[in-house]
Order: sequence, then structure tokens, then C-alpha cells
Amino acid sequence: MNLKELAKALNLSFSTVSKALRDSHEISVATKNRVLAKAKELNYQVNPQASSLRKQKSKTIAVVIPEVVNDFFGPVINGIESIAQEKGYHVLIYLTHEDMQKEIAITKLLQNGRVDGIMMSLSEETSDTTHLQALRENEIPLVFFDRIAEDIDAPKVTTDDYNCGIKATEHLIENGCTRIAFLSIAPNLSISNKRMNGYLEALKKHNIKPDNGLILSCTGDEAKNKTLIKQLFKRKNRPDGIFASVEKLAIAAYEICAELTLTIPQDVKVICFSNMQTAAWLNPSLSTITQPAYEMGREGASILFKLVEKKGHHFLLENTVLNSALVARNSTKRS
Amino acid sequence: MNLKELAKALNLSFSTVSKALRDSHEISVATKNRVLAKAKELNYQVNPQASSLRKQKSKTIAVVIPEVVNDFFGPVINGIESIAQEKGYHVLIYLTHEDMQKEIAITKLLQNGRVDGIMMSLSEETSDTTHLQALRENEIPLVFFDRIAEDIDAPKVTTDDYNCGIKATEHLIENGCTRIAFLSIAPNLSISNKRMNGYLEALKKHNIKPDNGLILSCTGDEAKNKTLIKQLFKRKNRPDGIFASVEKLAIAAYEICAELTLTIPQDVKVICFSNMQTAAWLNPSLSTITQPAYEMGREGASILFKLVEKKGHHFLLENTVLNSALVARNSTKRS
DNA sequence: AAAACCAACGACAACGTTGTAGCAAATAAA
DNA sequence: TTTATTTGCTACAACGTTGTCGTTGGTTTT
Repeated sequence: MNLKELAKALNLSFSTVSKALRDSHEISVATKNRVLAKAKELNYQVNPQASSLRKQKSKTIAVVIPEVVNDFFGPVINGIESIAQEKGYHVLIYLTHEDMQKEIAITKLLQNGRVDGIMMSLSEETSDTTHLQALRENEIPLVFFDRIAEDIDAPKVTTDDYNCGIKATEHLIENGCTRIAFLSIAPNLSISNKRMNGYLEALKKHNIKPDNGLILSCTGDEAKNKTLIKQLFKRKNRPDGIFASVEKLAIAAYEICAELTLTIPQDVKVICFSNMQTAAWLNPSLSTITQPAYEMGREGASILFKLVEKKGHHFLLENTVLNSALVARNSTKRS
Repeated sequence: MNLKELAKALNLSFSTVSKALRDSHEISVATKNRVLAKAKELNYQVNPQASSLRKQKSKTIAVVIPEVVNDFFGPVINGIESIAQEKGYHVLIYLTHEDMQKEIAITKLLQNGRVDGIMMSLSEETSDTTHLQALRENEIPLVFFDRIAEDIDAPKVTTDDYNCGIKATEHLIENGCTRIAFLSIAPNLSISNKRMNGYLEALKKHNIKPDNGLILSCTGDEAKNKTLIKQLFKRKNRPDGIFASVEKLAIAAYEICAELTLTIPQDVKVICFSNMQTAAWLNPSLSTITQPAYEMGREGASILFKLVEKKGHHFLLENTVLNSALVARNSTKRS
């Protein structure tokens, strides 16, 4: 069922029908109603690719993220989708699986009008950003969230990672920790660095000498991470506090503590960035820095649609910073 | 950068260029190489909507699911995306938020060639299926997974819900439970009924009289659910076992037990369908029936692409059933 | 050497829309 | 009454591809 057939059924030219459907002032009310009724009767729907081709707009955005099985990215998609649905846009999902090559391949797919805009959070691996620069050169509206590329000229939605790095570290200090380890991930990621800088700042503020042996550079390899953490716990001056920059490292720490029969929070206190819904039900319940993931999605999508809808507003380079919240639970409780 | 410009740069007709790019036998190897080189140099990418319009294929599939912040649907998307990426397809995500009206609106969007196929899991609310019938009539390849529509003629990928209903119930019985409550959700859903039938069958097998007061019809309203569960625990013959058909009801049970100072598993044992990654770290660790979510996504997508790629194979109405696994943990431990 | 054939390319008509330009008839202004 | 203007509709040319059908020259067959 296309315009031509619909027009034939109505004995009208297909341009008249097209205009009637889009409520053009050139068409009489009587004809419009006739067309609308027939369109409904025959269940006519415009062909999206024909329309997109003609209008040079796809009414689609892409969301490029590392993974979807994740308590942070899940709600973000939710937020993006809620705005997209309001605006009548469609949402394509692309997963990089933390692989820069995949990220590059995906950005290539998005260069030729498939989408009107892109929301993106970088993979852990991404060190080089020429593929992102290419997107900017093609003038495709682009908004980064959380894991941003600082050198790319695009709006960014982040959380107050530096401050939260401070807050989390101070929370451990206030609860009696003196040898606080920082479990870092992906040195390329801006969030990782900001969180670590907050950690270092807090130590400085409280006159604790930073110890490079307490800063672990973890990777995507979980087994390796566990070995590193185990080594950390076995060194002479075992840490009494763990600040994990991501959830999975905190869970790894839980596992290692169980293995080594260390008790949380008596022997070690643990805090991490996490949006886990069941943090309160862990054993022990996990103290977290929780990011406003849903709001980040909505905020980012709102900015993206501003860019998409009135192009040329490149001055709209707003960097939005939302606040995360520290939720203290038993894993950091003073004994 | 389009074909016309590329052709001009090469001093060739654009049909020649088009054929060269698609490796047609009509074009000499020398020309092909020249075209390929120039295309790379000028970073030419085919316009997807023009190509789709011409070929009447969108190279895109839709995934329609209730929600994305979910340890089941997350891995499913992962599985689907992995197959889609292999096949060079794009993935559109649509969330129904368990709302039948949204589900209907979404299916309408998918009627006119936007996608070549659909993977779908129904919303809790979906009782009527005429909107799904419409998809079938439009001959859009459609595969259901997990929450299927039994009366729609389409391939379905499910898990052995009935058997697992039996297994979970027997697990509770074996650990000493005699008054087992079933926390059901959404009576419209096939999975809910199958799980409950398994529960009833297990009771029968072990000569336990089913008690309607122990079967709770929960809904999307969390506060209401909690009230129901609280009432359940306050009745004269308090249940000593809880079989929750979904994870969130198990967590609600955990909360109510904490409120009423009931201890799991001493006072009540709890088991539920769940793909939570941290089930082992809950307090107490949660016994679960875990579905092979990622595999379901891959399996479903594989079937979908068979349908998409050779249309007319409607005999391909395979109903695939994958097995879930019962993982016993402390929440059902015999005291 | 004429007939048949093939290899390599170009012209062109779709695919289904949309917006601009055109064209009658009806209405308003001169 | 003639000339503008408006109203309501149609014709048509894009948008960027792709596949069919021609059209060349050159090579092989008989």
C-alpha cells in the first residue's frame, strides 16, 4: 500500500494525497478528510526510506555504547528512548564490546545519513579519536555521555566524577581507613582519571601519602584483575579500604575477600561507583556512588535533538554535569 | 559524497561505478580497482535509504521488549546484536514499558518496510493480539522469545518454564517446605502460566494440596505487591517457601522479610527465576532458575535471519526450547 | 569474410516520497 | 468588464541507488 495505490483508490493525483496527509493548506478540508479516512481504511503508512531519501532526514538516532548488560547503560538507554519516543524518533543500538576496532567500524556505518544524530560513550580501549573527528567533519550531530572524548568538539554529559572521587575517598577515611587502594580501569577513559584525581586529592587533603602500590590498573581481563587484587591483599601493608572505580572490580574484591577469609567491613571497607539495583541486598550491602543514569540519558538526548532539529547551532557546546550520590551502606561501616 | 560525484571524479557513468562497487562481472578488474581506490580515497559510503528503497530491504531488524534495565533482556539484546553484527544488519530497539498501547503503537511503526524482521517479547499487559496478527498479515518475519503469543503463527524461542516450575517447587519441597507460595505476575503471560502449572504439578506429585491463598497475582505496581506479600506472611499458616516467578518479586520478599524480622532461609526459603549476576552475593545468596538469555537472543536471531533471507519458508515454524538451570544457593538451604 | 558472440561500459527506468512550479476555475479588485 | 488574486488541484523533477536493456568495439566461429 503506497501513495500511488491510495491515490488511485481515491481518484486523486498522488501529490494531492501526499499533501493531504501532511495537512497542507493547499488542500481543501473536505478532500483532506476523505484522504485521511481512506488512508486509515487501507492502513496506509508512509514508506520511511522513501521519505527519508527525499527529506534527507532519517528520524533515527544511534546509541553507541560498550555494553548493554550493565546497570548504568541500561537506564541511560531508557532515558534516551523516552525522549526519542516523545519526538517520534527511532533508536539504533550499537555495542562496541569495549573494542576500539568495533567502535571505528560502527562510526563508519553512521557516516552516510543512516542517522540524524549519535549518542556515544567510548569503549575502554579507545585511545585514538580520529574516527570521532571524522564524524564531526561530516557534521553529524554528536553528544557524548559519561565516557567522553575530551578533545572532540561536541556536547558532553557527565557526572561530577572528580568530586565523587574525593567524596568516596573521604568517606573511607572518615570511617577509619588509612591505606586506601584505588582499583582503576582503562587509563584511556576520562572518567577513570577524574575519579583517580579525586582520590589523590582527598589523600592529599588528609595528609595521606599516596602509594603507587595501592593503585591498581585493571583491565578487561577478569582473571588478571583478580590476581592483581589478590596480590594487593597479600602485600605486607594490606589495604584497609578499597575504592573501586567500577562495580565489577568491587565484586571481584568481594570474591577475593571470601577466598582469603577477610571480612568486609571489619578487615577491609569497600566502596565503588555502581548503579546496581540490589546493592542494598549484597552481603554485606555495598556502599556506592550512584550516577543519575536515566537523567543522563534524557539530558543527553535533549541536547542531541536540539542539535538535530536546528542545525548550525554549533555554539550549543554545553557541557552538562549532573551530580552522583554517595549511598553509605554496610561495606564501609566503621567497626 | 554520492555515486554521481564519485563517477564524475572517475570519468565513468554512475551505473558503471555502482556495478564496480558491487563487484559485478560486467566490469573489468582494472576499472573495479580504480573505482574501489577512488571510493576509499573520497570516503564514499552508499546511502542506506536510497539503497533500501531500491532493493526493498532495510538491512535492519527491530527488537521489541518490555524493558532494557533487566538482567534477562540485556543479555538477549547482546545475543541478537552479535548475530546482527555478523550478518551486517542494524538493530532498532523499542521499549513497551509493559504497556500494551505502546506495543500496539510500535507494531504500527514497523508495518511499512522500516525493518526486515522483528524479534519480540510481549508486555505483561498484552491480552489482545490483533496488532500482532497484523504483522503476520503484512508478512513481516517475526520471532517471539520468552514471552510469546501462543496464538500467533510465528517461530518461538522459549525455555522449559513448565519443567523449571516443577524443579523449583520440588527443590523447595526437598528442603523441607510444605506451605509454598507462588508469586505470579501478569496472568496474560504464557511464561507465568507455564511456571505456575509446573508449581501445581509438583505439589500434586508430592501430595500437597494447592491452596489458592498461597498463589499471589502480582502486578506492575510494586507497592501493591509488597502489601500483598506482607499480608501473605501475616496469615495464620505463614508460608515456609516462596517461589517467585520473577526476580523483582523475590527482592520484594527479601524486603518484607527484613521488615517482619523473618530470616531467610530459616523461617522462609526463597527461589526465583532470575539472571542477576550478583545473586551469589546477596544476603542470603539467592537460589535461582537462570535462563540462557544470551543463547536465546542468538538462537532467535538466527531463526529470524533464516526467515528474512529466504522468504516464503513459512514452514520454518520451529519452536525452540532451551533449558534453564537451577542454581541452589543459601536462600533455600535446609536449616 | 560474414555471422555470431562476448566483454566492458552507458542510458534509463524504477523504488515511494516531497516540494516546487504550473494550471485551471472561481473569486476579488480595478 | 477586464485584470489580479486566490483556491484547489495536478505534473514533474528531484533524493541516491540498482538492475535491465542497449550499445559499442573486439574476438571467435564457420
